[in-house]
Formats: sequence, C-alpha cells, structure tokens
Amino acid sequence: MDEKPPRTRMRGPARRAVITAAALEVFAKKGYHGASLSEIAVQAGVARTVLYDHFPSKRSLLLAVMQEQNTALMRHVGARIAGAGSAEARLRSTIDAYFSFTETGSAGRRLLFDHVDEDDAEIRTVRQGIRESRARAATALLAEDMCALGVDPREPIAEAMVEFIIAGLDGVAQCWERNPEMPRSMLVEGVTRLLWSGLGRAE
Amino acid sequence: MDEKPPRTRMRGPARRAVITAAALEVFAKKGYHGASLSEIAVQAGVARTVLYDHFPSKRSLLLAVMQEQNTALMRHVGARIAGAGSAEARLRSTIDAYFSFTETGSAGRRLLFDHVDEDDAEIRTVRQGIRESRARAATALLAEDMCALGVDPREPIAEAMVEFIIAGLDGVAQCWERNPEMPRSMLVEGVTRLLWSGLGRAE
DNA sequence: CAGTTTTCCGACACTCATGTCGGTTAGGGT
DNA sequence: ACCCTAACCGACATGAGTGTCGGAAAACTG
Repeated sequence: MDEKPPRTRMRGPARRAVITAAALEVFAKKGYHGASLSEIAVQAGVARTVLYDHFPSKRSLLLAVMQEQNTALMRHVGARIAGAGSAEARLRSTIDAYFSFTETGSAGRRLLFDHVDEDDAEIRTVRQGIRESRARAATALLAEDMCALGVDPREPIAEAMVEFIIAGLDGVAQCWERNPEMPRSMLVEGVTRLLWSGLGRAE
Repeated sequence: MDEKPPRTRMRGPARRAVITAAALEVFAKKGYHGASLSEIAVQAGVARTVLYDHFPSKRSLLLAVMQEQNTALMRHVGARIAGAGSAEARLRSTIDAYFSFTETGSAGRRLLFDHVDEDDAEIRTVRQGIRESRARAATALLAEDMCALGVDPREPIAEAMVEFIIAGLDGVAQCWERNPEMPRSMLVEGVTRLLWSGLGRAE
C-alpha cells in the first residue's frame, strides 16, 4: 500500500538543475534566512543531504542560483531590445523586455532585486555587483535621452534618475505579481507614457 | 576592577522605547528572520528575557515597531506637505518630505518598505496594509495631475503609475543611503524634474 | 521604614537549522 | 556479467534561536 521506492537516479547536471529550480522558488519566497535546506530538498524531491553532494553550503547554493538568474535576465532582455527605432520606442521595448522576463518565472526577478537585507558580506557583495551592472546598462540606454534633457549622464543626479526608473520598474513588477490579471501591454504603456511625457505635460 | 553593576532601572514605557529603538535598527538591517532577539537585547543594553516582559513574542515586537514607524512617517510627511501652491510645487514638497523622513533615521523607511519576503502571514498582512495606505495617499495627491495627463485615477493603469513613482522614490532613497554625500536638494530636484518634465521633453 | 509592585535576569527545555560521515545501490562502461 | 563510479540517503554532531519559570532586588507607596 505504500508508495514504492524505485527512485530513478539522475546524473549530476540534471539533478543540479532540479535543485537550483527548487532553491530559486524557496529563496525568492522566503528570503535567505527564512528558507531552509529541508524545504528546498522537499521541493526538489530529494533528501536534504543530497544538496551537499552538489553544493558545498547554503550560501554557495544561493550564489549559484543568483548567477544563473542574472545571466538568464541578461540574455532575456539583451535578446529583445530593438537597437534601432526612435528613442521612445527603445525605451518602450526595454521596459517591455523587463516585464516579459518577470512574466516568465517571476521568482528570478524577486530573488535578484527584492529584499535588501542579507547581512552576509559575500551575498551582499554579489547582489550589489548585479545591481550595479544593471544600473550601468540602464545608464547606457538612457544616456542620450538624459543629454536631451540637459543632464550629463555621468553626474550623480543622473545616477539618481536611473535608480528611480529601475526601482520604479521593480515596484510595478511587484504590484503586477499581486494583481496578475493586468495585461503586460497596459503596464508598459502606462510606465512609458508617464516616463516619456511627464506629469506636467498637461497644457 | 570590574565594572560595577548598579544598573539603573527604567519604568515600563521608557524601557519599551529603548527596546523598540534597538529592534528597529536590527530588524531594518537583518530582516525578520536574520535578526535575533539576543542581538536586539544587546543593542538595547538589557538581558534577552527582558524583551518577553514587554512583548509577548518576536513577531509582536516587529509589529509594534512597524506600527510605530508607520505613524511616525504619516506624521512626518503629513506635517510638511504644503497644501497650496502649484501642482509641481506640491509634488516637489511631497518628495522632499519623504526624503526628509529617510534622512532622519533611515531605518524606519527600510523596515517599512524594503525586503518583500516574510512568509509569515500576519506580518505580510500588516505590511501590505501599510503599503496600500501609502498608495492611497499618493493617489490622492497625484489625482489631478493624472487627470490632466488624461488618465482616470481609478483605472488600473493609474495604480501602476502610482506604484512606479512610490517604488522609484524608495529606490532613490536606498541609493542615497549607499552614497549619503549627495545633498537632499539635488535628489529632490532630479526626481521632480524627471517626473514632471518626462524624458521626451527634449525639443 | 515595611510592604508590595514591577523591573530585571540566569538557567532551563525545546525546536530547528546547518553541515558531516559512512553505508547503500542504481546505472553505465567494459 | 561484473565492477566501479557516483548518486543517494539515514543517523549523528553541533550550534543557535525562541520562549518559560522562578527568584532577586530596585523603586514606588503607604
């Protein structure tokens, strides 16, 4: 009557993929401290100690998942930003690409960019590096728009503006995860319009 | 040669204030799971079990600190938004008020609005309520500007725009905490300009 | 100054976490 | 068919964290 234990045995890379997928979900949901390796193991359908056969520690597991998701994000938006077109079109397509990444597996974005705590030094450093690289990419994309606005992209004020836009996008993505019925196109349209026209475009 | 233990003994409310102040710092820095009552007790200069004489559990301590900081925030920005003036001036003064709150004890903002994890149901609910009340206040402030932009403030797209602005402000505040040498006026100016004029204001 | 309240603390019980080690067995190469 | 690598797991050691309890003593009250 018991379920039979003829467990099928995976090879290293496949098992590691299953584990990182499970870890992604749990870390994104509970945060680093809140997540337990037991829970990740259950989610991966494996005994807890198996994790130690593939990753030396909890921290390195998180780091591996973060690297994985970061390259996935880079590839995703890098593959679908249209280089040509008007400045507004480029802005819109970049925003759309980011929301599209959120749409396919929201855990990745949450893991990389939500929750700022994490006292651990190494994790903080890696996360910081990922943030900075994203900020650099955004700055490059927005450079000429900011010049047109009369702002030197190398000034601190430009850094603040870029940070505002990035954080705003993340905030909308979070909001979207709470209300998933909103269509992506509407969010892209709203953010683009607000950002491009500004609130004072009235008269 | 040892330090003498003539400990001065506080009355209830005073001790509770010391504890919540310590808890604010530690919770904001480490998050809920990452923080330990031992560390909070050390920071408050008291034995760990004293916390249980004033708060029934770790969770309720966090909730108390959150409520405290939320009312502090409400009072702070409520006291210094100029009701009159042009729409742009109102926007600027609200942004300035929020950054001013961050400037005086940044832990409050972090505790209330950073890190989205927290699996605990009750904590999540309370945090959600605080977020929503903030979003409502912001929507009320921005309502006529959005009307002028041709957006009904009750539509979902307006909700997304408000969320964008709020999250953007938080992002700039985070960035500011990492580079505190930037003057507040510059940040207020940059965000206001970007938000009011928009990126497409070029020609 | 005596009595009572209330603040404070040391020691304990319990749970749950990470990380280790040795044994077991599936599954592929020869 | 056999072996041997490596995937898998149960049991253990260790540490840290939460919450409880009874007692000591400061400070307020009469």
